[in-house]
Amino acid sequence: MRSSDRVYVALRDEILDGTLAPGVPLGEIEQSERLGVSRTPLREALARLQADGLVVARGGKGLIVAGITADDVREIFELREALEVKSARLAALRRDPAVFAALRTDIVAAGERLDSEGSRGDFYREIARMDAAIDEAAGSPRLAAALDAVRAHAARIRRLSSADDARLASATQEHLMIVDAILEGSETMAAYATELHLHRSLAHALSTIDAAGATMPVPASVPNPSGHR
Amino acid sequence: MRSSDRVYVALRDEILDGTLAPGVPLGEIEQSERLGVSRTPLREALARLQADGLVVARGGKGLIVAGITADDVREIFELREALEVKSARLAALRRDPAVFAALRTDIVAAGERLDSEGSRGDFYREIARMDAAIDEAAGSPRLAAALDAVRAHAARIRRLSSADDARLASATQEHLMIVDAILEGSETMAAYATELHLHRSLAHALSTIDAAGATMPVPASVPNPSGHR
DNA sequence: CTCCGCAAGTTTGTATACAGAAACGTCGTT
DNA sequence: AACGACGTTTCTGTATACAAACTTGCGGAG
Repeated sequence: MRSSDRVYVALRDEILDGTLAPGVPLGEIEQSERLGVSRTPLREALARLQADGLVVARGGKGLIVAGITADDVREIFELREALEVKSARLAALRRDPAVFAALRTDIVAAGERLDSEGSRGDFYREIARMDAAIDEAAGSPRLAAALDAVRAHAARIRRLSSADDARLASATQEHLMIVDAILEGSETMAAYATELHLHRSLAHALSTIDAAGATMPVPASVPNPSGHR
Repeated sequence: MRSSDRVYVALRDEILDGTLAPGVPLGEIEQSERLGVSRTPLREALARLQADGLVVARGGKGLIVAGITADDVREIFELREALEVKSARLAALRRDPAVFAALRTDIVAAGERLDSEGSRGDFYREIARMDAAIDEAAGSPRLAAALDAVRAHAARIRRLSSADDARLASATQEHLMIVDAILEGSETMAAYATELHLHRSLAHALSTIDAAGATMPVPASVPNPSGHR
């Protein structure tokens, strides 16, 4: 395995789980020393992260971990909706019913375990499996790749908004609606169920983020990117 | 301007206009010498092209210009539809009527000039302006960036299918429908008009490509044993 | 006291050198 | 003559060295 891949995964994970907070400058020398590789593979990893939108260039002067503004949340959900709805539609057309029947059972089970301790990891894993199954059924690696990138941003946003048990229970029902629509082979219902779920997810995210006081701030140490004074 | 940017643009253009045909191997040394840069910026450019899907890795052995199979055409149009429809919807919601009124006039004019010689360049430029105006109105740089990448693939496909005057005249009408829907502010009509246009574009592309004998072949020397990318 | 300018230091961008791995050709053996 | 193994060669991946550009801090002038 190439070390640039390892570095990419390592940095991506750290950005997604918040270890590398928004606004943190990513100096090439500093990071390459920290991760134990030279600048060349590190630069490659940073380029990929920049393409993913997880890292942004501070005009002319270095790279920083991307912040998340309210506008970013809106954009990400708009883009995600376009892709998830399309994926769900295609999955409804091309799915293998057996796969989604099994998936449905697992999601119900994960939903029922939700009150017990430490079950959220299982729940999120089950949702991830469902996403993977939909992508697989949709039969478009390109679409899946685009969704993978945008879901990374969604995961960051979810990390900001605190999920309560009520929201998770509701999310379970919403996911079941999607699975059922795909199971039925109804393109239209799959689209509606997906839109519904994303609409509610966005509403929840916005409300809990606002409740927390503010969206993740733009890098505090970056007073003015445009040079106005 | 960074030389890696120049190299990226140069290679991208050559791939899009067919100078670099599908299946052509892109040796780092050979290309870096041809373009007059060292391997470092060239590698960066290749990495970006690979992320765009215009260049693919031949398992373990170098990079080649991506081919276009029938499945690729389907995938690209599915992805493009998802993004273009969303963009058109958002544009209908957020547009500046004055911009699209002016655009409508220009498209009509370009359409009427279509019979004259050498007017296709103007026509395609007008369409590109319209795409840019929609992206601008949609107000989502992320969506616009995703569309830019997928439109590059669409341009490659269009290069394969020969556009006749009848198709261009029809395309003009289809674009006018989209502009009118956005001008009206009707999200639903903008979505329908966009889907209609893409559906017809795909049908035309598939028919003319099939008529030409075959889709652009996958590099004949690439069995690609494992499905891994 | 403030503002402009210069210089030092740091950082990115590029080039090149080195090492490991894979493919191809050739030679030897059966 | 065919197959296998080994050596050569060329490639990618990584590291490091070099240069240019930008930032930053200090000093002097107004």
